[in-house]
Amino acid sequence: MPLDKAYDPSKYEADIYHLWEKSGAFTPEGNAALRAGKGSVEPFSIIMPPPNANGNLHAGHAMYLVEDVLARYARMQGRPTLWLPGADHAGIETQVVYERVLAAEGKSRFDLGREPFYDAALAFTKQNMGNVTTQLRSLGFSVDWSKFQFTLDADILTTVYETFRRMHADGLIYRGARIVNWCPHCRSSFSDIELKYREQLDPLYYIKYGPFVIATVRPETKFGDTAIAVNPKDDRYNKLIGTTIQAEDLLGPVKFQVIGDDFVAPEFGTGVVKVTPAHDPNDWEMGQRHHLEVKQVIGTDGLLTSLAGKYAGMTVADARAATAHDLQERGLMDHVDMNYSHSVAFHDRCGTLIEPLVTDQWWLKVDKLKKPAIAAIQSDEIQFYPTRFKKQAIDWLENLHDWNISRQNWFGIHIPIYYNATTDTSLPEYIVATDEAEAIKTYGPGGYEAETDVFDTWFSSGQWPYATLMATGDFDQFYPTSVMATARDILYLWVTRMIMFGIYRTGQVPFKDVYLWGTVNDAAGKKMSKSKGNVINPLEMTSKYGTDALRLALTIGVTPGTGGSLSVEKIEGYRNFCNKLWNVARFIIEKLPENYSPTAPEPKSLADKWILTKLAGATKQITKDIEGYRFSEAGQAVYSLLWNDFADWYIEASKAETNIDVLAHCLETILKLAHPIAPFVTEAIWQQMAWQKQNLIVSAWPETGKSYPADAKTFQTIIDLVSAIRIQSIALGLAKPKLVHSSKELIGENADIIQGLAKLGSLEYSEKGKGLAINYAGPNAWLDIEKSSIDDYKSRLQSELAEKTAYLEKLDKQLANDRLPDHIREQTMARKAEASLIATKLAEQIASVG
RNA sequence: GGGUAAUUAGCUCAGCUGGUUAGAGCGCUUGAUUCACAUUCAAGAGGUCACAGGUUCGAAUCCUGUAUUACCCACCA
Repeated sequence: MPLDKAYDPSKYEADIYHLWEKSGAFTPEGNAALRAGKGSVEPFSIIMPPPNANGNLHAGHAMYLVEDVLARYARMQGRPTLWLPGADHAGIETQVVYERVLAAEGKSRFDLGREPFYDAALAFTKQNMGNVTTQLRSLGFSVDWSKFQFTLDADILTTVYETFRRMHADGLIYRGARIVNWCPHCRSSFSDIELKYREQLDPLYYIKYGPFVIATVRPETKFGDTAIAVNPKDDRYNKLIGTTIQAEDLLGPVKFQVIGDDFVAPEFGTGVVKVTPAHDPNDWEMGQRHHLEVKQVIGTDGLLTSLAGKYAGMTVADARAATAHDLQERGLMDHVDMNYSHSVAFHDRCGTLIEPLVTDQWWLKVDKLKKPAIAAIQSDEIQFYPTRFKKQAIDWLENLHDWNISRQNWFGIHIPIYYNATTDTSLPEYIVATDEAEAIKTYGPGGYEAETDVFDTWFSSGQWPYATLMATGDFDQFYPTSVMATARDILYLWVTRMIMFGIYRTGQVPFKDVYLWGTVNDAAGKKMSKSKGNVINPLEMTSKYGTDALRLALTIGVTPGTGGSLSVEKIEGYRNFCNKLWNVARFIIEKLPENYSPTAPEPKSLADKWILTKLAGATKQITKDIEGYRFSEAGQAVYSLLWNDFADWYIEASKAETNIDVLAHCLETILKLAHPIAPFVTEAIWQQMAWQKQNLIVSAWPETGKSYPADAKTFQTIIDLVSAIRIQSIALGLAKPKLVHSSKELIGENADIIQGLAKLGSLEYSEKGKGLAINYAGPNAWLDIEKSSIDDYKSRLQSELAEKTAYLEKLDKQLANDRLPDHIREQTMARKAEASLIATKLAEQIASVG
């Protein structure tokens, strides 16, 4: 069946993916044939960063192609290869999304209650999960679907609970009241890295407190003030340290102790600070240092508590306006600065203003966990690509404080704790237990109360590499994994945590390499965002231009660690590349006899040797590039091998002199080299090669073949000759000119090829030249044209000669340097020889024109 | 405030350990259509490699400083 004139991805992709999956190629055993007789081969494994089960894949997820490239490459090398997929329940994110669904029905999570809400959100998530997996398939990802894991699967939970149990037994877990970042909407605490800061303008109120004037943006928290602080070095106030001041306030007279603390900056505001330990992280610290009372005036619902007197029940915003107004009215407001700009924390998932609050939380001591993690990174047991992230990871870990692992949202993994609900105080206050049966053993039926808090998402996902492999039974063979490839913005949130957990739980690092990519930007290099309207939907692109086109666009021109920029034009360009590959294949396949079976390619012509040399060089380079995570270079090498070398020169030359074995061999090798990046079009073509017995996906990665440097160089001279003829005939407007030459060997023997490539009318051998000399570094050749037309060309010849002369001077200057290393000298000499040959020809030609 | 990176053609970007007459794709200009591909072919224009110093026989590449941009972290009564 003849191939279509153009490659239509939509016609092939689904079938090919199905073919791969059905063949078992995605499983570690799928490429077993490649290992036959190879002895022990090192396994290769990657755990996919689990995408949100409720979401849609965006351009960032398309970067998983990096993992696919590595997996496909490893597979073709015969390594038992496991790329394990999964999906994340994405606790708070899903909760926010599902609450919106409920809101559309006019309900809130409180209408359902905790357990029913969890069940409904879980069902909702599982229902959506198929969407994400379909999308992962459409990107061509060669994951082992039989190993798919979901973060709430029972086996995963077992491992997460066991880790918690061990940490508790090791004394790493404790419960304590601390100031945390509280989201009043989610009614949960969050870690610092889950916040987003925004710069905003707020009034800065200068309020009177007895003898002091104090600057604050938050007058509504004043009912929680338990001290006044000044800097001990501030001579204006330091004599008051230790005294108690009396002040008029909104709810009547108040008394405050004056404390001295270095935190206070004398130059800011008035140099006096009101201390509210319950609602400000810095004040909390000061409160700890000075043993101050903690008075909570804002509740977990975001409303003021009864301590706020008549302001109780107001929202923070309302209370701020009311207190400011009343302070003004009572003459307690000194003045207001309306131009005060500061940054304010919001919850990154729901966008609600964060309230610092003191609540009871579960904490993980990190000191013992971070030390071996830092050591593993420091010693390069784990290597970062690019390397600069090594330092960032270490810095972050070094500054890491105890981690608040509890959250109060409803959709998450419950912390396996049961509290004593009996009156028997001899029983432990709480126990670690994963089910009620265990609690009953300690407290008796009904004598316990389950913890309602859930784990921070990253507490469980930090265990993903070993939790998944333990669940699938692949731990022994595939842990530690080969590489973790993910977005650089979760370096701190996820990567560092996986390292800590991995070493704690398994005694080994979870992965040997970390490869990080940046955010995918738009065509102008700007971040994609819905509000800017510059978002490129990867699935739209794959259905329009083919998956391979998108994958190539995200590979070539994208450097590790930085975000590439993606545009429709770029994708279009690589769609064209796929089509080029398709047509090259079409040309070759149509040339082959019906029952072609390949034999080892026997190079006959210079062109054969040239392309085999190019092929060998590219194979070597692409192999090295993939192994060094230089995917852009690998992609570029494939691109130019196919287009600039194979299609532009070899195939054109083959029209004059055909060696079908070399053609078939080159095509086969190029398909293999391109396959990890562009799997579909390469497999689609491969399937058209009747003699192939297995699928491309499990074919052997090419060995670097034989090179013929001398012959390749000779053919390069032919290429130079052809290029020079083209340039000169275009400049002179010649159609099918005649070439006169004095080289029986090089030009005479390759006359057909040269004639075809350079579109010559004819070639003629002659000892003596005539017409216009071809301007290249090779045997003499001339375009047979009238002397008068050369006259017009003279000025161009002169400028070219001037250019060559300048170049030669530059080379001479370099050669005059006696400290020049030998290999550079050699190189420079060769360049000089070439340039002076051309210069001589030019000079002679100019002289002959007169 | 601290850190990390970037600054190369009109645009988006390569350029790994210093030695190429500085590259690619897109865009632009000119020409080409029986003979795999117009999703094509041939050719062309276009760059003081941000700036200033320094190291070196030699710097887009290494060092220092400056400017601009982006991102990350911390803090902001």
